[in-house]
Amino acid sequence: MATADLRPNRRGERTRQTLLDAAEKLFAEKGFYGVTVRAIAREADADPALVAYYFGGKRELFDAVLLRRAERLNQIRIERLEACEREAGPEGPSVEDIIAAFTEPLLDRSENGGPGWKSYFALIGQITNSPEWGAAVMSKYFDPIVLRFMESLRRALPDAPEEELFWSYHFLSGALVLTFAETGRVDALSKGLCRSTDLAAVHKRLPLFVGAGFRRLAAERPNADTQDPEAAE
Amino acid sequence: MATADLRPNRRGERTRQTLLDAAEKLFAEKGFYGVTVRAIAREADADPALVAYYFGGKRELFDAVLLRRAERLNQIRIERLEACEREAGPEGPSVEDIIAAFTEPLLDRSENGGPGWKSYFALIGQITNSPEWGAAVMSKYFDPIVLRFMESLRRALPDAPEEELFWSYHFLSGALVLTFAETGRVDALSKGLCRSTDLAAVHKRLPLFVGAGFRRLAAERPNADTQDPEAAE
DNA sequence: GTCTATAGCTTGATAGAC
DNA sequence: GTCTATCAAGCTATAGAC
Repeated sequence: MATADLRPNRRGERTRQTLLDAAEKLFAEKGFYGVTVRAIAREADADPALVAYYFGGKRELFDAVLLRRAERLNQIRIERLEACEREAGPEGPSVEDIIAAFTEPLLDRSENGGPGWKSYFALIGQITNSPEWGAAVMSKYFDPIVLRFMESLRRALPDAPEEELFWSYHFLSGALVLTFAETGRVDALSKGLCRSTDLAAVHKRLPLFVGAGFRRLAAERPNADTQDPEAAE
Repeated sequence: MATADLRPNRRGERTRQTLLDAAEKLFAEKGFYGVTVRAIAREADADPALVAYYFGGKRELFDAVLLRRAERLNQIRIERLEACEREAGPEGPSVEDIIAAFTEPLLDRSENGGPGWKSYFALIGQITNSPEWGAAVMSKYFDPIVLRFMESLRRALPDAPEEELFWSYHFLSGALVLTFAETGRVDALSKGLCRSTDLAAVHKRLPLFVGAGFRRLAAERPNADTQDPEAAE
């Protein structure tokens, strides 16, 4: 099969990317079903028929949007994680260091990568919490990197039961993807004191917050749930 | 204006509730745009025209779905929070107690309230992370109860800077609503060791995890960000 | 590679019979 | 209260001109 010509100034490749950009933006705002092929084409200043030409259909365009940045992102993240481990002393990086290595590339791309990355993460935030796409899509693109990260955490918390690590990651994941969504909820709630666009604020706090949570759950005895369950609740 | 007759066996009220149930289930699965009025009517075994008759239109039906349980839920939550404060010693409830009082009614309704409640929370999970509805809808229904909860936390952590409390709540909120979504992601990631339907597991861990996070951020000096920002990151 | 034109459905909403 | 019938609009997808 012929290799695709990805030179961005090739006429077709440019159009293809423009469609991806438009789709990324609109899917992030209103989800898969909230956007029409026509709206995407209008946003991209292209013809609706080109969606079929380049991607096959709407669903395939959606997949292409997700795939485009996932590869680059996972590459950045694995490098960041390895650097973190390399720079740590012989006892390895701390929980907080590992979490920062996990979240920082995402928050950094969202903040400094331009509007495309911002939309991409907002889309990830929606998909993660969707019963329809949540498990399949996220596992497909991100399970390998997450498991790599879990390995590192296992070394930093050698006494932590496995389940506690997975539940801790679950909580981390929820906190992180709500941040991506940048809905403005925290702005309204705090009457402007906190702004959901202020990713630097999250970057400063999330590793500390989540690190403390990991440590707390890691301190649980493995069989704590076999002890007499108290009446309360 | 005439008061609505809400006796559930009145012919019309029964139909209305059936439509709400069907809409709740389908909206939770595929979001607002992923569901058609016809699909809802089919699920409810009712006529599509009745959506307009009872609610005015699709959007109003969506709002009615959200409103229906929000009122009862907030009532349960305020009672639970007040009980928690009443039962605490003179120094007031701990952070963990307050967080348990905040999350327990939700996890309890999702687990023991039947499929309607389960769908409701899954829908909340999606809406929370949606740029389109996230701020407006959630603030409308839940800001008062959250602010009441924040008040209690402020007493438990008197030295905590306000921003730290709001960001901590943001992280809690993210962890909680991802739990509601029950996407099965943690099941795949942990190869079955953890199940996203196991809300008891979350109920046991979330207050500890989040409590530790609150305490960690509360310990930050208010002006920690005015100190020399290190080169790294 | 891009566009026009259009096929073939489905959509949300409503008018009006019962 | 419920249903049938139907509307205008919008949908995805595609065949084929350029």
